[in-house]
Formats: sequence, C-alpha cells, structure tokens
Amino acid sequence: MKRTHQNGELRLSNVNQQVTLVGWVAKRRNLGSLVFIDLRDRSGIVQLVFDETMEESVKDVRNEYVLQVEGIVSERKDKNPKLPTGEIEIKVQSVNIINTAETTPIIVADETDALEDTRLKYRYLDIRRNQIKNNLILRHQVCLLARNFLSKLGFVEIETPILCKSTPEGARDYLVPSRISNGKFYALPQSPQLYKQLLMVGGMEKYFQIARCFRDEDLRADRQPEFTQIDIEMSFVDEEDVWSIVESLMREIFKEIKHIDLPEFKRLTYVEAMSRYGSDKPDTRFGLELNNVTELFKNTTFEIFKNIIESNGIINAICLKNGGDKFSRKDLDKLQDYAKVYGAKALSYLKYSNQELSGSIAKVVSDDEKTALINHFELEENDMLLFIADKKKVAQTSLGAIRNKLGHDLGLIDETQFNFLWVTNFPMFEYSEDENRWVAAHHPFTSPNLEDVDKLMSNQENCYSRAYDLVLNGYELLSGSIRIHDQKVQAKVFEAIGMSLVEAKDKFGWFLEAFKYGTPPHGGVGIGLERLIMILSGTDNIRDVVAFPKTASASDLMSEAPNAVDQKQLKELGINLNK
RNA sequence: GGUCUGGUGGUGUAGCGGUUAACAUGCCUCCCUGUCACGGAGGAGAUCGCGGGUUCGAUUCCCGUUCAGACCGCCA
Repeated sequence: MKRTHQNGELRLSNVNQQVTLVGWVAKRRNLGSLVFIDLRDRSGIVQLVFDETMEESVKDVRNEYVLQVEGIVSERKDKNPKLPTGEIEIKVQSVNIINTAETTPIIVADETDALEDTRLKYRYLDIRRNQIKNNLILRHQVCLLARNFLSKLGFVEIETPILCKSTPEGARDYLVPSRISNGKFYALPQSPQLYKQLLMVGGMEKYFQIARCFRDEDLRADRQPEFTQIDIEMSFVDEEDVWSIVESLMREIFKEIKHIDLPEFKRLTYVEAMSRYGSDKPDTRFGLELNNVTELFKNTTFEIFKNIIESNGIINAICLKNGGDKFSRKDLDKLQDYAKVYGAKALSYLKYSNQELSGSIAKVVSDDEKTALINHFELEENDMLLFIADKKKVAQTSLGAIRNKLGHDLGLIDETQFNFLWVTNFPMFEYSEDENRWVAAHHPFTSPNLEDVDKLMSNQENCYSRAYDLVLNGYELLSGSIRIHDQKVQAKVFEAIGMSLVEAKDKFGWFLEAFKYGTPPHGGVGIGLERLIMILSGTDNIRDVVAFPKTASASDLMSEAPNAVDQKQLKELGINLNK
C-alpha cells in the first residue's frame, strides 16, 4: 500500500512535497465547505484540509475511520504550537476511505475520561492513545538496548523452556496438564533460575534472556501473574562482577532514554536497610530515618514499653522536624490505623512545643526519658516524634510504611531523582509460621556467606547469604545472588530447610546431578522489566506498561480469559471437574 | 483468605426514601471558509451491576453476591 511519510514527522522542510499518508481519523472539524481532519498514525498527528473542491465522501468520514490520502504539504496560515506538525498541513487532493469505524466506547485521545476497566476491555483502542503506545515503544527500546549491550559484552541470548517441572519451594506454580501422561503436570517457570544455572554448568559462561515468568500469586499495582525479566547469569564471577555489569547496563539505559548520567549506586546491607528505613527496598530519595530508641527506655516504668523490651522487642521512632502542627489528633489516629495494617498494635506520638513534650504517651514517659529524647533528637519547637514498639520486624516494617506514607503525603520526595541502592547480605532463611520450619529467603540455590556456612544447621536465624537486590526509588528492581556451586553446601542448605536427601533428590535430582560434573562458580540477576519501564515512564501502575494486562483477579477483561473449556478437552487431559 | 473504596445514558460524574433521574463529553441532524477542546441550533440515548429484604413506595436504607481498584497475607 502506497505511503510516503509518517504523519508525525512532517515539518516545514517538507512544504510543497507531494505525499501519500495513511492513518486513523483522530478528530474532524467541519466548517461547512472547509473541513479539517487530524490524521493519526503511530508517529503522531497531522492536519488534513479539504476545501470546497473536496469529494462528497469526506462529509461521511467519522472518528477512527481509516484513510489513505494524497496531497501537498503546505505551510499553515494559523500555526498550532501545541502540535509537532503544527506549522504545516496537508492540502488533500484525493482521499480513499479504506475502512469505516463504529463509534468507539472510549474516546481515543490522550485526555480520555474512560476508567481503566473500560480501557482494558477495549485495550486495542487504548493502545492507540499516546500513553500506552509510548510505554510499549519505550519497553521495546529498553529491551533493544539491553540486548545490544549484553551481546557486545559476550552474553549469549538463550531461550529456556516454558513447560517445566513443578518445584515445591517458592511461589505457587501455574500448572499445565499433560495430555500424553494423564494425571501429570508441567509448571510454567517462575523464572528460568534452574535452567540458567545449568547453562553455566553447560559452559555458556555468559547468558541472558528476556524471559517470561509466571507466578500464581495475588496481584498488586506492581505485580502481574505473568511478567518479564531481563535474566542474566555469569560464570567465574563474584558480587562485584555482577554488580558492575548491571550498573553499566543501567547507566546505558538511563543515558539513552533519560539523557542523564546516573550518580553512584549506594550500598546497604539488609540489616542496615531494615533498621534505618524499615524496608528491604527503601526509597532513599528522602530522609526521615528510623531510630532505635530502645536503649533510652531500658529502665522505663511504662508497662507496654517495658514488656516489649523484656520480650526482645524494640522501640523505633521517627522524628518529623517542624511537623507537629501538621497533624491533628484525628490525623494521628488515621496514621495509627495505617500502621495497624502492617501489624503494629499502636502508634504513639510526642510533640515538642514550649520546651515540653506532650502527646499520647506524655504521661507515661518519665522526665528523664523525655530529657533523653529531647537531647537524642536535638528537638526544636514544633518537632514531632512517632513511636512504634513491637517485635523487631513489626516495629521496623510498620514504621517503615509510615515513613513512606509521610514521605509521599508531605511531598518530601524529589521526583526527578533516580536513587539506585544495592541491598546486600540478605538473610539465608526466614521462619515460616505456616510450615513450622525455616525456608529459603531467596531460593535454596543461593550461596550462604562464606563465613556463615557453619551456621547453616545450627544458627539459621543469623545465617546471611550472597543474595542482593537492586532498589530504585522504593521499587525492587532486580534480585540476584551468587549461587551455590559446591554439592556439599547445597546438601546442607536442603537439610537446613527440612528437606531430606531423598526428597531433594526427587525434586531437584536432575538439577543436582549436573553439579557433580564440574560446576563453575556463578551468579546473576533477574531484572524486573515492567518495574524498570514503570519508573522510566513515571507510572505507578504496572498495567500501563503491559500490552494486554490482567486485572487484580488475574483475568483478561478483553478476551475473558480464563474461561471454561470443552468437556472433550478435559477428557483428553484426564480431568473430571464433576466431583 | 482478610480490610477498605467504587459500580447511575456510549464515556465520566452528580443526586436522592416519592425527581420528568441532573451535568459534562461523545453520538445523530441542520448551519458555518481557518479550525485545532472550533462555534451555533435542534435531537436521540439510563430496566441507576445482580438477587433478596425493610417500606404504601428503594436508584437511594439493610443483607448477600458479582465485577473493578488499593492494601495486608502471599509473592523462594
């Protein structure tokens, strides 16, 4: 089909050129014997002009009709500075209506008023809008950059299976029934983890993949059941090697896309991140750090604090400078409710005014403790302290959540910043109350810290690992680790999480077998592509960066997947739903 | 699994124990030669998510349900 130019690229320099354009009718303005039509293609919009010589059919044209037009690029009398093509227009000589369109359920324009569920049902119309279209193009650009960057450094892109063996540890698997082996199932990969490690055993040395991953867990604003990772694995490396590659990749992406040189990537251990920010993915664009003030209350007579300290809990505090008058009693009650969502039992506060502390715990805190607080925080007029006393983890995460909320609500966040932060030395294990055992905090192939290897069996709580996350503005952008390459260490880890040798063999034997034959030290990362694109595009909704996303209940409003299937299909799979 | 918020013309909202269910936008018809959020005149378009209850009367109040969204749990 003849087409000489992209609509959005025409400029004054094209004036007097004969052009053939195609596109959709974005808007028509009919002034009688003068008609303007904005013709949109992927590149943008250009104005068509039809004068009194126009073909009669032009009057019938409606929004979203598909046209092919021939005409002359002309300088406009009245220019429109809001449009990139606003200095020119097309004087149309002939028009071909390629296709008609019914009135669309949503207005296909940047300022559409449709809500998201309507937009999702008609996603193909939503994609015509710049917001979604540009995000998809951005996504393509980032993938292309990553591909070229990694390829130049000697990484090889290799596809790994989508139909895999189900693995017990970790997220819930999506299962696929086998027709040939009735009663048996494949699992969709939660990540290419095991395969990429086997590629290292296979001597590929440097691998990457732009990999689809599937996790059958509940969704969130930044979580879809299927998503994409820029998955990387390297042999003969330690943490510094991996981090260096990732940093260079990020610098390249932000240079090309945002035209900025990223500042230094900061580092924080997991323990430090939790104690200072109450989160393993802290937003470091603002301060408001947590303070452990347990020591100041070691002799307290306040029963609640006393009991918490005695049962190994901690008292955490945030100091909000000059913020006392910003919070009414009602505001603070609301803030407390917010903390309770994260498991905190209470949020206490003290305001400093006229050299005195007043507030919810003013009566139960001794004068000595008040003086200690005033000195510790160097309190000034109108400062406010917020306290959460609880089990360590609860005190940290709930006050960390309060910190984030205050950061947002008080506008403390500099939205122009990109703060990269490596969070390192994650715990090797965490205790699962559900299962009454230690489970792998990352995954069971993560290497423990060398000095912690002897704690694997005896002291799981204080055993740390060579796992790391890269955090960007409060989002976990990627996770990775140096893996275990020593069979004996691997056996110990399985034992530590209560998996017998027999069980491990049954579930991971195919994987462990490979490790007998000369496994190189290796490690890598999986970069959450959607989260990266979210941050680059400035959206807080993952659905904005996915072409055809799922709703919070994991369904597709457009195709109406998932759906019931034919009895015949079920029979072939040996599945009987009529119980 | 839990907590919270919402569902009213095509779209987005307002509203209220008794209304002709309001407004904006979109749509249709007519007029218009410089519009670009074009303008002007007229018009069509809603079983108020679904089921039950309270009531003389429910879009409005109550219960259930469903869908959408946010969060907690979950997400190695």
